[in-house]
Amino acid sequence: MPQGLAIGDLADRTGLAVSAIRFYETHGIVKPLRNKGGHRRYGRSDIRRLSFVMAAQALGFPLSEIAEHLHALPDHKAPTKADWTRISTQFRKDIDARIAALEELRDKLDGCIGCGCLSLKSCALYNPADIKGKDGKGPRNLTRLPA
Amino acid sequence: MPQGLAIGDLADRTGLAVSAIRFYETHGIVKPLRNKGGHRRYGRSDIRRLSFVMAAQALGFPLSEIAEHLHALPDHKAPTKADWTRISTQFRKDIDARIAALEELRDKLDGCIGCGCLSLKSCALYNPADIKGKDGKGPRNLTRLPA
DNA sequence: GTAATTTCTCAAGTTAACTTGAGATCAAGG
DNA sequence: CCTTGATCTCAAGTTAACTTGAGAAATTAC
Repeated sequence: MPQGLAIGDLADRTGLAVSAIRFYETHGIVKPLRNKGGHRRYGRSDIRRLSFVMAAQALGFPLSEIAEHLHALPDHKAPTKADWTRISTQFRKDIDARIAALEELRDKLDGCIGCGCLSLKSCALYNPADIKGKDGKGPRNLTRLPA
Repeated sequence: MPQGLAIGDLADRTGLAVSAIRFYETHGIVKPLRNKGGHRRYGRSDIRRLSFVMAAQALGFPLSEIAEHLHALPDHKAPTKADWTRISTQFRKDIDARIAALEELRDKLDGCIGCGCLSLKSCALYNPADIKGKDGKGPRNLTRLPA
């Protein structure tokens, strides 16, 4: 009766690559224990952790932020219902904000379709202030909508 | 009376870096003409082109797809109202799809908050099939929600 | 007409998020 | 017990989207 899941099992359960799971570990997203031989052993709750990561990534959140969210969960004990509820609630807020931003853009675009983008002054797409996205070096992560 | 905008002017107008605009050129997003001295000269419509790029990027679309959209516009002639309307309309569809995907995820998450993620079988976050995102080498661009 | 900007090209560096490969060890089935 | 498959570590490669730097030529400003 092996203690916990092997990394390959976790990969199968989540659909992630084994290499990705190890990579996430270097970013503090999962913190598996080790067995006698040095192999990683995961708890069942890690499946949910990684599923959460995948969902958040699909929304465009960077790993660093996801990791922060997850810091609210206990490392090796199974998280309580309250733990997950707290995180899920915050996540929901982020989703709502994102939906709101998209709807705003959509509404502006509606005006744009009407005008055919020919009246520059009033065109939403023309106004760069609406889409600020410079705040770091390297590739700007524009996947996150302006708050 | 200089013919067209210099790259620096375009940078000022759009808020993009000069280097970024040159980079976009290598990806076929803008195709400036050259003056006697070999300097790039842009048309006014390139402001809108680039603004469109920024908006689409904020939504998480990869440059390659944005470039494809823009191929529907004429290279050196000012686009007609019909040209832009076609693109804007398509863009709007993409936004709607994205909003729908987010709303679906939000609804699932609502159920998840209720259950505290403790009943694995029925938890939306637990079901990896909901979030498929493997289709290439290199970093998986998970910024795009599943269609 | 000269100094200060801008722009040009091209190569190389950067960040995020992983993957791939090499060489070695651990684990599990027959 | 032995072989096959899973893991381990660590370094290096990959993609997207840009930025930075170097050296040179074109523009603009005074």
